[in-house]
Amino acid sequence: MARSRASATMKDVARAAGVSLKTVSNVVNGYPYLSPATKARVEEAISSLGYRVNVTARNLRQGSTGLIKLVVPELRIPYFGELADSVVEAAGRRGLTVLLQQHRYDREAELGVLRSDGGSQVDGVLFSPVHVGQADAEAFRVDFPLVILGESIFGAPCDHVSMRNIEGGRAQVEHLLGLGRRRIAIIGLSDVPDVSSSRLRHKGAVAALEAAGVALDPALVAGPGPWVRPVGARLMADLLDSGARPDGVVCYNDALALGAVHELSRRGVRVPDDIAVIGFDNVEETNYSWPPISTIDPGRETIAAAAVAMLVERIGLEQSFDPSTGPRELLVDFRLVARQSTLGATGG
Amino acid sequence: MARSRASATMKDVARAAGVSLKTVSNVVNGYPYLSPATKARVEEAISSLGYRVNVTARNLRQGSTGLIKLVVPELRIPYFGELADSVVEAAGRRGLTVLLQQHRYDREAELGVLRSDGGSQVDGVLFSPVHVGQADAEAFRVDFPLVILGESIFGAPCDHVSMRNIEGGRAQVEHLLGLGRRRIAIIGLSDVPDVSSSRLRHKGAVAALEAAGVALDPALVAGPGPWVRPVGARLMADLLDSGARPDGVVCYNDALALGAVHELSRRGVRVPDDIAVIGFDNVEETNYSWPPISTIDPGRETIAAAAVAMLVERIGLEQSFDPSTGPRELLVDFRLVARQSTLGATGG
DNA sequence: TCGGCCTGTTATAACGATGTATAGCGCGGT
DNA sequence: ACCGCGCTATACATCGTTATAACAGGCCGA
Repeated sequence: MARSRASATMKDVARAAGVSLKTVSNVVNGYPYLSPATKARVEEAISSLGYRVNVTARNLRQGSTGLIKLVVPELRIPYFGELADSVVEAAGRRGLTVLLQQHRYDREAELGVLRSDGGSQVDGVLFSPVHVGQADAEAFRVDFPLVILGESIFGAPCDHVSMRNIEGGRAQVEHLLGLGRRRIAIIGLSDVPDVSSSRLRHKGAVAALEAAGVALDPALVAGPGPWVRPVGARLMADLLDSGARPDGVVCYNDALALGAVHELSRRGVRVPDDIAVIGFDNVEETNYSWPPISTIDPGRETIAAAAVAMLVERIGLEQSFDPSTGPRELLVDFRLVARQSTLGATGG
Repeated sequence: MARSRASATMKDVARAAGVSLKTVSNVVNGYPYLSPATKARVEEAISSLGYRVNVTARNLRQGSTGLIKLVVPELRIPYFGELADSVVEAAGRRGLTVLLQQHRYDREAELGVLRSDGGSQVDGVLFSPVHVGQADAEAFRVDFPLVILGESIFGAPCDHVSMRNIEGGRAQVEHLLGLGRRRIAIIGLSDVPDVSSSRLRHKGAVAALEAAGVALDPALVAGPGPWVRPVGARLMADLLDSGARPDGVVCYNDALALGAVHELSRRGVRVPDDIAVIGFDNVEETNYSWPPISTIDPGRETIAAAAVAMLVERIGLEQSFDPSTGPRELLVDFRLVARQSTLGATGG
């Protein structure tokens, strides 16, 4: 009680219990060969001194911290909030704690993650890049355990977990085509080649249009900008103002779709009667939007759990894993969730 | 290059540069009295060995970690995603990193935070409790720096940052009354006394009704359950199914309001023509909902920045702060944001 | 010329835990 | 009796850093 902030150490406990330092350590760590009497005496001393192990010292000695870092664009984006939720959950199940960093779409900040001291304060890193991509593949050759989350970087020298972006984009378009839509607009095509989610989803979308013999009108493709609601609203507005009259809109993520639907509602355009809209990510918000928005469910929980599992293997916490294993890629299956923004009232 | 995972230590650098250990430390930490020649030699050795300081060892020696823990219910709730975003941002500005924990409304998990080793792996804790409240005030007497976020616990033995919940609840009701609504329903009244946000907002709401001489119909008060969208939808449905015909609904947070508006839209009830709805928190989603939802903006960024600032003071990073200062309470000002869910088309 | 101050560098002791090696004890088998 | 083994507890080294004290040399003023 005397020292308020500076808590007791094992040494203090040892002295109080009249045993050696190591015996206290043994009690704390559940070492089996302890006489009940000693154990009781030490536990008594521990609780009377309010002792708690110093995790930092333990970490130093053991060479690991039990911490992993999650780097995302920003948590206020619903998808990343939900993803962080799942990652924290999955990490917790394995006894790991998550430390957070945001890069806010800043390329330098993203590169900094790869150059960082990543390995010294944390055991490994989960990274959702946006502007660092294919062209920077070599930058992903780092000397700490790293798993890329969400982006597909071919030939990257590290593990990554992603989803079938091409097939997802194709499914979006096929869904609209299947409902008889032909003048299909696209929102979310990036103007820089690094943003692989955008490129891949677009690749699938274009393929689906071609396969159906439907021409993609360049005037119906709306472009660059971060994938957030206001951008979705603005791009939708620009399309309509330019005189375009699509009957279906494919948005490469849900935030864009939510912005687009908002803009359509604001103008009194009926969804889906006049224009059907489909998003991508299946954030909870799409289900409570009005109308509820059709979307691609990428299996967020599965992605998070798989990424944490891969990272745990790389960190070396799984004896069964061969550390010389080369970079792995895991593509998680998706699912199309059809709601009223494409199906209409019959679907709700 | 020989040792891939096990990185070089200061000792290795010292040997390579032909200087003492402490000199390397001095270079790393920018100690001024160093000959340029020595400094250059050490820096050369550092980069050729790819040396990076071991933050854990530094932390042990210095007795602090540069880490703070943020405990929230769950990140997939938009408000907490946005709050975490702001906290990470504010912490980053002060050189602190945020570590995340979720309690998922589990009372035991919440109490665990207060009993935890909070102080040993992190320098301090920011905590958003839900089910630990007034009755547990003494449990907040912990021996590590702690700032309560969002809840008001009177006489709590630790700092807290909150908003004027009573005045906020009053403002919600006054806004609806001012628009001529009289049959006002309430969604989000907790059935347990611990959830102070609910109690306080309700207190303000009741006061506003009384001041206006409007009776609160008990049949129009919908209750318990976590403050998430599906609960808002269900409570709204229950109200309507019970035959209640309110002309205005006060929701004690935005998730409830979003669920309620969703349910109303689903049933074809016009918002606000038939029923006006107002929420609380001003999450971005309310602005992109259709119709956009009126709400109370609690000043999330301000709250986050203030909480981090208070915590930094408690941790002792500010020399100007007197550590014997008693528990402090900071109430951040709010702002009513009127949108179409109460104003109608004229507001949009 | 001497004591004191500044500069540049070092040896050594912490920080608080865990791993290794080992010592004492009692016990059963030969 | 003696050896060897299992149980209990210990002393000491160690993880990689930073703080402290001290040292040698040069320069200053008295």
